[in-house]
Amino acid sequence: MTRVLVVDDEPQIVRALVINLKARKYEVDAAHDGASALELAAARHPDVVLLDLGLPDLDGVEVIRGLRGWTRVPIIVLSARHSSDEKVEALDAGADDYVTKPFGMDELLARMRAAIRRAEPVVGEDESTVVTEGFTVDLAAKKVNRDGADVRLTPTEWHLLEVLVRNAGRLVSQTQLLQEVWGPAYRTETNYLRVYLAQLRRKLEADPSRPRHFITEPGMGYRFEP
Amino acid sequence: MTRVLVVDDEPQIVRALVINLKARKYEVDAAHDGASALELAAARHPDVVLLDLGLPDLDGVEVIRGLRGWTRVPIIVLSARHSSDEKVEALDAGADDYVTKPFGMDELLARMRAAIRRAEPVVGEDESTVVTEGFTVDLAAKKVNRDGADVRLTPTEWHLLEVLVRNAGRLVSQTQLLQEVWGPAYRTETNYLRVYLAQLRRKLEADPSRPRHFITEPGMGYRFEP
DNA sequence: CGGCGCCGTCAAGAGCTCGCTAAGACTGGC
DNA sequence: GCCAGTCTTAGCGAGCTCTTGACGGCGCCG
Repeated sequence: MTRVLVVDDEPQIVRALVINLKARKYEVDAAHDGASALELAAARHPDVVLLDLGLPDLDGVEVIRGLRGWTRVPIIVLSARHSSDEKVEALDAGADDYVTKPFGMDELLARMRAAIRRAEPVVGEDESTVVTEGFTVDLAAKKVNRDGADVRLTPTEWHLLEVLVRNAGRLVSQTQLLQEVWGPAYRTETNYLRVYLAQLRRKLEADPSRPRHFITEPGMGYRFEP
Repeated sequence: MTRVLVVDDEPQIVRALVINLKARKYEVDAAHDGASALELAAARHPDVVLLDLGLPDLDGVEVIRGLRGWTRVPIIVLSARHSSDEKVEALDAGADDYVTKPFGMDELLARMRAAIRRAEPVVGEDESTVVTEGFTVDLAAKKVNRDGADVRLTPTEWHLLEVLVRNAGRLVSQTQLLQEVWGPAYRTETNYLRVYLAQLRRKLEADPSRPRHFITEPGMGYRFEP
């Protein structure tokens, strides 16, 4: 499911956007200021960001720079200001598109689709394969190879593996894993993690009872070691 | 040097754009109708296309489709029409941005920079024919050959095949396939995929019940293996 | 030493997705 | 207005995945 981060300080606009997006089967997060926008973007990894420029705490352009520091997620700026300078500044700071209010929902959705479509292939081109002694993970092709043969993973297994591999070497908390793979409502279902970690280890570890790559940090979370 | 293709049938607009772009050290080609636009794009491989929708010969959307058949070059549409439908249609056909006339040159340049910046990490590829043990796909000629004879595909079958072949080896999600072949409104009609994948397999696989090239990844999508 | 929390393992039913088929709706050409 | 080819839609069985609960082992702490 495609995830959208809506950033705007006017509640009624946020509400309108959220309702429209959810009706079209997007998953939506909302932030009402720049700080929480950056936080949410880091936590949820949205596929596209809709950003209002007139935020109470940070200048909108600062938010763009903050995001561009670590991600290429498409950013579509929503703004009431028509001034050409504003547009140029936002676009050069790293925004992908600039829509002036008031805008038609159809147009915004089309621009979102265009932005997401463009971003898709890019996702796959940044160091997309991870290699360990026992197996190889190709994030772009969504393939796992072990001893020359492809390993079949179920969607949930793959999703879990993806999150761990993207954070290779780092500890990922149980809450974070559950939230990314199963969604915010499952943050306490640690059962799932135990079951699926076991399956991943069975499929990928040389000795599943002695994991070398999928390491448990008791009481904290899991870590993938290349 | 960055190369720009300007497509517009009004000479004075073309002249204004050409002068402005050349002053900023862009290399500029110009076309005044759709046919020569497609020709020039193929011959010169521009880094970005500025496309007016009101052309004398082809509909602008046709030009977009023509380009998208073989390239991902950024396309910025310039149009005097403000209608939301036009924008949606152009964007969904594959345009990257839509600017309504009259526009500020600064803004257009900023949007060009944004479009080019996004396109940068493109890795060169132009393999227009793909060969497998059982059959051959010629993307440029839109032909499929099997055992020496051409295979007839319906438009929808071809479109689906094209998307899969373009992403050879990579997994393509159901949502992505539906969106590319049938359009954004059909993202949940997984029925269509099942029907058309079956037809493709029947026409191209040696043993349709045991596909070797059109592989299903349950719950995730489909993958074409050369 | 005993209790408690956390983790790994197993198994089974529910629920979903896929492949397949076939018939109706639609389109463009004649 | 008819016809052939194409697209849309529906329903079914088979197979697989997800979910869920229960149990035992291990280490930590009182």
